[in-house]
Amino acid sequence: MPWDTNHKHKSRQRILEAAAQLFVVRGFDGVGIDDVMQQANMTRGAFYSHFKSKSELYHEAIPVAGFIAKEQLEAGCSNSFNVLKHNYLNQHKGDDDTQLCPIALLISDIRHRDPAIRETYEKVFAGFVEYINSHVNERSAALAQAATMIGAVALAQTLTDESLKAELLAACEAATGCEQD
Amino acid sequence: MPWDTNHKHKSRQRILEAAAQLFVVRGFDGVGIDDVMQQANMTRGAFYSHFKSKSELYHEAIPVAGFIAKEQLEAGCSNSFNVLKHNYLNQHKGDDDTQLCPIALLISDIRHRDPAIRETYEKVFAGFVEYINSHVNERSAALAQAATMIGAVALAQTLTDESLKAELLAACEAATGCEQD
DNA sequence: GTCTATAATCGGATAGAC
DNA sequence: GTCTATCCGATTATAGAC
Repeated sequence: MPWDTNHKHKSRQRILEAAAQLFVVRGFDGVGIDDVMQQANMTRGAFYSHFKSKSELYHEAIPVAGFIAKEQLEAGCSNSFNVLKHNYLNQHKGDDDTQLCPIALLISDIRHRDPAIRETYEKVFAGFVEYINSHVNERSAALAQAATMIGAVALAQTLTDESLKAELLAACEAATGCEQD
Repeated sequence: MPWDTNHKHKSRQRILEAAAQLFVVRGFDGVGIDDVMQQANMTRGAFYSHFKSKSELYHEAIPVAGFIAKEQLEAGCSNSFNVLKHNYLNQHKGDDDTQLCPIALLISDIRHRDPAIRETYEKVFAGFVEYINSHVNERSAALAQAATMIGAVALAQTLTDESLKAELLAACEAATGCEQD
């Protein structure tokens, strides 16, 4: 690969990773091109030689965010499914550079975006359900557990009362727990 | 009450109800003062004799939206708790003028707002949990059911695949079902 | 209290130099 | 490819007439 092509690819990747992190934390409207490019160590003008629009960036950032979140979740624990669920529910306690779950954090952001974006989000969600299903071996239970865990994480992000937050997460862990590993 | 005071009160109420509906459907950033005032049959200039800012309006609109949603939910069904849960999960199928649940639809919008707004949202959520708790009589189960139902409705709003949406809602209904009425 | 008109700002997107 | 500078539309908020 020629040097400048490689350079372009790396720049694009930096933009994408910055976007994945920022969009998940602040939502589509909370992030400007400036913010993303600053975090990627470039200026706004350079953005448009990599992406057509902010929408396109968001579209591509969602699976990147999903991939990074899954990687970090699996790195932080053993192979036990119950431990994994516990870590998922407590993801907000992780390091500052932890990539939170885009399914939960963008859940009411996605509805306002265009159909292509929604379909991409839907695929990430479907992968999440499949992952649970591979452990519980019952699709209906997997769907309900997915809703519970995603709902719990999304709600936890809204709550200011720490004891209520802890109570909610513990309740959801208990309600979805006790599969064999 | 003097006529003009009553008139002011009615105008304020119209603004509040328009805001409750629009914010829940489109989120904070998706709604302009213009949109709200147009739906309330006024123009933008009049807004600021009723509210200090868009943020203040949003703050006040959340409990209004919660109240209207609860009213409509209870009107549409018998006293059975299982029927109520079914109707909650299928609220998107209601009339066009149905007020959807602000807890579910604003779930990832709230995090970006100021603390006063988050606390108000939290109180509406706490009321939701209390309501469930009065039927299941076990707080941990009530919290988990709340997360499942809210998560399910929020997810359903994101999905474009109708069969996946139906499958998800049915799974969550089954998982939270079977309390005595 | 409600209107029209306007100020002020912010952010997405483009142009052109290097 | 990346930069600086700029355009442009949208939107919050205010001013002043009625």
